[in-house]
Amino acid sequence: MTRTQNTRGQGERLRGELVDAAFGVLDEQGPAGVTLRAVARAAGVTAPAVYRHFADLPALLAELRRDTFAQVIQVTAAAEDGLPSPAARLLARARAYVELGLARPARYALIFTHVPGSDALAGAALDKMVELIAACAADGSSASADPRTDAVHLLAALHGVIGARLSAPGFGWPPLDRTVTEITTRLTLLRAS
Amino acid sequence: MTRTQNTRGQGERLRGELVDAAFGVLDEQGPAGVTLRAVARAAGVTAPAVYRHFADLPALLAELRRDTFAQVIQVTAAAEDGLPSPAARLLARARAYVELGLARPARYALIFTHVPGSDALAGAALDKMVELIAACAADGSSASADPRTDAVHLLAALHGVIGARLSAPGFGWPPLDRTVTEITTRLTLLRAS
DNA sequence: TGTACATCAGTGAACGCGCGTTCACTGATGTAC
DNA sequence: TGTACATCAGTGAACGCGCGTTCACTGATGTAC
Repeated sequence: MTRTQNTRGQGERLRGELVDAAFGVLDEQGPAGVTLRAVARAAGVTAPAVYRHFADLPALLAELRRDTFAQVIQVTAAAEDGLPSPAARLLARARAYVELGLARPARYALIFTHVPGSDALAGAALDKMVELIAACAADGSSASADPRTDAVHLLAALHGVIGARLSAPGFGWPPLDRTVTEITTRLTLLRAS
Repeated sequence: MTRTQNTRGQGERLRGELVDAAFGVLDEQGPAGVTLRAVARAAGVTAPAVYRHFADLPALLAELRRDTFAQVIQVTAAAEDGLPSPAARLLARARAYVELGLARPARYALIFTHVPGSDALAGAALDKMVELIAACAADGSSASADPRTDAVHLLAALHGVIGARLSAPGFGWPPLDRTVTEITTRLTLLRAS
């Protein structure tokens, strides 16, 4: 826990360290473990030092939420990269979304603790899905007549898959890939092709 | 807050009052608000009095969880009562489940905080769904080839609908009835009939 | 019928804990003259 | 080139709070003789 104080002008560095430390605490202790003191402790700093960079604990949590949202956007976008058909991209995106939620449960749960400002990001994630389903409808791989509603239902369902699996890890779940493929295929009316 | 002490032999009455008070706190303050002291306060009793009836706070929470589970079982069973076809019963059950979750968010969330013992009850809820889907497959109203997997997917998806709606109440959700009907129909391969 | 006693259903005070937040401070580093 | 000073990045002690839990107790009620 020896930490040399940042030299003048480098004060902003602690901000990043606090965010990293907070993510560490979040992943290990869950959302309830993310207290101001715990974060300061994990960053190797005393509690009042946090106030230099964040107005209070909610402000820090809001930053974690925004960062996580950005990660989700980025990872799901990367997952569909290079895939030829919209149907393949849709399935890849759905899989990436669920896998991310299962891999980082606490972060995933955090972004669903509602806060103004993340709405815009959530909307962006939804829009991507809508576009893909519309593209599938256009090229005949989906029979969707209402891509937006189907996308909303799909995202809600995938959200449920993540939540259910996390809350009952011991249950004999079907293979994840089958679950995601089947739910996505059926809710967006993908054709067997 | 005047409360006359129960007379001898009536000590068990406080137990029920504590459970009622705890549900009240749960509904009003959310799961995090359910502290031993808050429950005692709501019941008009001092904190140590709780220990006469519950070993500790987790024991009280476990009771709330079991009670809530029983309510879910009972309400969803009642919803399908008197309906003729298995398809109608399936849809009614799905609707009742989602409506219950939305009406009592904190209780609903509580039963998904995993605890040994509620597994059996969860299994019972699932089995009912499996039976209904199998019945639909048998009478030709569903094309399901694997009722158990379809039931798991359906429950997970409905769970997601509840969670998503609760975490973003301001979003422009499609009408609830449409959502439930469409998700249920598609995931269990119900025919238009 | 009266009285001593046991039991029951709680109370009230106290404990140690971690929390968010405040305040005055310290010590290193850059800057002005 | 030297020195006084301002600033920056944090520290350390303290606060009041609600929490779970413990302990000795109190006062009403039933029971035994």
